[in-house]
Amino acid sequence: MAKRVVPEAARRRRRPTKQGQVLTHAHIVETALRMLREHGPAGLTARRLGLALGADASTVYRYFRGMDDLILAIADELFGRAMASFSPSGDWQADLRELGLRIHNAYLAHPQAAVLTASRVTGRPNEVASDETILGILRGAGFPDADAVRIYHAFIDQSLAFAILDAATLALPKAAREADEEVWRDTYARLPASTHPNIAATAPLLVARMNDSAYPTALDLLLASAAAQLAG
Amino acid sequence: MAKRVVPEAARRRRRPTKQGQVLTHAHIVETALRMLREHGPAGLTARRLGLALGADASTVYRYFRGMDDLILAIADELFGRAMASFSPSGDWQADLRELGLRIHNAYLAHPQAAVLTASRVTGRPNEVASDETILGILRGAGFPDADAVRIYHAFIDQSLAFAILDAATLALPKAAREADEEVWRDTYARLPASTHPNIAATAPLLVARMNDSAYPTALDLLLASAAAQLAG
DNA sequence: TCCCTTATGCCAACGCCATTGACGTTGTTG
DNA sequence: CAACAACGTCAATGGCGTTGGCATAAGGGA
Repeated sequence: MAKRVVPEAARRRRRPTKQGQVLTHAHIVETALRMLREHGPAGLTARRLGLALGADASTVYRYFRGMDDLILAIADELFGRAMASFSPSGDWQADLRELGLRIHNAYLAHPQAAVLTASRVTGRPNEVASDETILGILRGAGFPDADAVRIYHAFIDQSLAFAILDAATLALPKAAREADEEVWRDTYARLPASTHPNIAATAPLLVARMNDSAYPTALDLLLASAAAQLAG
Repeated sequence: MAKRVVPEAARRRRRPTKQGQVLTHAHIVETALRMLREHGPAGLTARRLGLALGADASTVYRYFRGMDDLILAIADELFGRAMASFSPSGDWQADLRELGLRIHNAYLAHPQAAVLTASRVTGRPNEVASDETILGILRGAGFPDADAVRIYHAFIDQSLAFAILDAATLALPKAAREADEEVWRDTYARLPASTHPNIAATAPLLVARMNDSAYPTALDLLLASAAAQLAG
């Protein structure tokens, strides 16, 4: 099977699409993000992406090995946006907090992408750069290498997983959110207080879940705990 | 459109499949879980499920509205297993810890299901029962209702989200894990130490990510923080 | 300037998927 | 024993990702 996908750097020749568009990896990722925003995770398909690009669906395969490859590229793009123009201040807690919030925000801006990429490890440049930066911050803070790794895994990995999952659940399309909420209300409303004495407290829980991000709180908590490990 | 799906309670008549199987919701969910374990998330399709059941694919639609409905049923089944025969001891921190670990374990046993259900809210009986139980524990511990809700959202929701995500990432099929690891090693090995001075520390990070669950640590941390809120 | 190579876009097709409506059949109820 | 409704199956629909073959245009070499 001949390789159909050529790395970005080697590309020199470009032919415009029948509709005059000139394609690039970046343009395709951008378009895919727009489609995700407008039509949800299920709305991103090769055919529709081709249509949105003014190209044939199969053209996408000249740029990405397949839809999964594209999805990982999207994830890495968001990491890249989060890391863009970040420079450490020297205060490691503040720096890690800043990075966590940046990643959270990047995914909040594209929650549909969060749904697709949660629990994925891309190994792509921007994610690697993020790992590199965070490890550097931890080591710069005085953690021995082994501790830096342990703390990264125990706290930072979790924090980032939270951030992405939080975005996925918090910012679903409004229609779905309301549908979910309706399901919940119906379900809870039917339950007799005799068997479910705590049902009354769930209404504000629903509201909180729909509207408040718990991530910043958890981030601070995890960072404080990491700091305690350094002190101890 | 006539409703094709009848609630479990109303079912009375059963006809065996051409191959002699008698179907139930429980049996279908069980079979789906087995398929997930054996063939991964993408291996669970209506057709293959029908085949595994010794029935036509469309038969599944007599029991579930669609594949998504089935997936939510799977999620609720795992919640049910986690909550099975749980009874609070009266020590609220120990009880919440126990519940967190139970849910974590239930999803660890079916990581493929975790991949499918992460970031979903089912509103189904077992999940509702879990909410009910947890709220009861918090209120029983002396938290006013508003605090119970806030703590639930800030700590418990995150803990459970991470339990599921942790299962999803930690226990992927071995092949995929090794593939991922290989990708990572390749990626990192290529990076010059000049631009990535912390690369050396990533090898143990990979090992930790692949093998160690960070969830119990995070769970304790979140619970300790909740306890501090009660004291303060 | 012209040609040749090759990346690229397009077309058509494959096999898979979820889902549905119609139909026959079976178990249950009265 | 008759009528009904639930159930399983069949066949079909429209969509999906993906691929091989083909036409074509861009860029380099002469």
